Amino acid sequence: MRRQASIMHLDLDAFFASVEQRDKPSLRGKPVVVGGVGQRGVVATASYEARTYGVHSAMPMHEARRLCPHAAFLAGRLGAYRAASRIVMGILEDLSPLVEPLSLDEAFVDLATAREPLELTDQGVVAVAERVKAEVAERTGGLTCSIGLGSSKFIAKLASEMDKPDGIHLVVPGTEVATIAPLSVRVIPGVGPATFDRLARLGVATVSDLQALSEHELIREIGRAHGTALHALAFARDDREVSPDRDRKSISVEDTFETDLRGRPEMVTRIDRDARLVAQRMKAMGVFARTVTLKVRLHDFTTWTRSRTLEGATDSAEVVAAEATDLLAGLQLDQGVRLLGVGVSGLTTVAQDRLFEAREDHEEVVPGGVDVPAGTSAETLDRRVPRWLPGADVLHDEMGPGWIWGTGLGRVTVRFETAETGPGPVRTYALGDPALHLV
DNA sequence: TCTGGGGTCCTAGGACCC
DNA sequence: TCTGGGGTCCTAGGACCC
Repeated sequence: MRRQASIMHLDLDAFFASVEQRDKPSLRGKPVVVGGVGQRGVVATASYEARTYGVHSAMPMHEARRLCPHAAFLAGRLGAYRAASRIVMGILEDLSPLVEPLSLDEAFVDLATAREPLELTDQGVVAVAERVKAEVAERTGGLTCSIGLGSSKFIAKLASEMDKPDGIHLVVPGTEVATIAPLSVRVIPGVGPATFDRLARLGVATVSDLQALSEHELIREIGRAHGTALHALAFARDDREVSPDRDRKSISVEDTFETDLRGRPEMVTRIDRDARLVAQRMKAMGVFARTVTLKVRLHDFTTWTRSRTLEGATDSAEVVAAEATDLLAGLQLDQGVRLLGVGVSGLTTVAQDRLFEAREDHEEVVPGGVDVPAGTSAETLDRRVPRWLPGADVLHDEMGPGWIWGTGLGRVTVRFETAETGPGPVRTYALGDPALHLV
């Protein structure tokens, strides 16, 4: 544990929804829900206005519609989120070389390694946070964020949740244990629903309850790694470093279908497509993989994974697809399949199977591949095929830029406005109108 | 009309080797 | 022809995070 609050955690407030409200003036101050707009979609981000109706992330979309039917339900625009994220990460990187993005909207910064020496006093770090917030707002067109400051990652992250949205919170060094003691054990990273239940059965509800357990007891109850980590965090002991570039361990693509798949041929088609997307990303990153994993979710939500490790590493879509298809062959799928996924792991930067492969790469390598930090929920929204989904950007030959308000009955309704215009007019067109283009 | 998609890390058992 | 540990690799599943 450091003696100064030299770790900063930044969290953009209701990120996806805020970007939408920035670019769609008619939605400012209104409930906005970004997520999967299909039958089986879930909420990625809800604006604070929508949260007052009980809408929150990971909630099934149909439930969000029930709770807040008048909200705007948007499919999301990954490109816009990525652009805003890049600006924010750039601001942080100007501050310190040690920036660890956790997703598009979150990052740790080590202020002790700042490029310009900083005054790491309580007032000093708060002043830095104020500067960062001002710069984020200015350079992103008004996005707000919450900043936490503390002596470790755990404490800094906790701090950022304590004054949200649009806040700065410092946990004064020396007060960490007193700060966390009365809180629920759920605030400790790594305590999810399952661990929470197990701890509850031991009579543990708060962090101070947890402190009363010996490390030995904890390990016996929840396992070696988890027990050791939790015992340390209960006393705010956390010496994890801010680490900017962590190597990616796996790449995967998966899809939940609007209706369950029943025919094997169609499943194989989906696997081929997913394998191609995985191979594209491998090629863009210059990596090869030794292990191929197939993921299958059945109608009743039973989830299976089947994996196979190859002799040598590959980046070939055909090889990945063939292995995944082979793994599918051994499964009982009569009840129907709601999800299929293809993943690779055991990544290396050298190919080992190339000598043995028939060397014909008739795959198109897509230039400028994806570059999304690990763990982001944004991939959900990325299929890189422009589609007429609610929220998508369009351009009309006469009306100029706008966004899709809704589609149906062969028509598309567009609102013409941008971040700069203020609320704009609504027009409806036939789908396929030559004057209207997806951007 | 329940329950996304992209990740990370851990555990446990079996195979295999020394 | 009984019984060792220790280590590594692989597979499957589960918890957790954003």
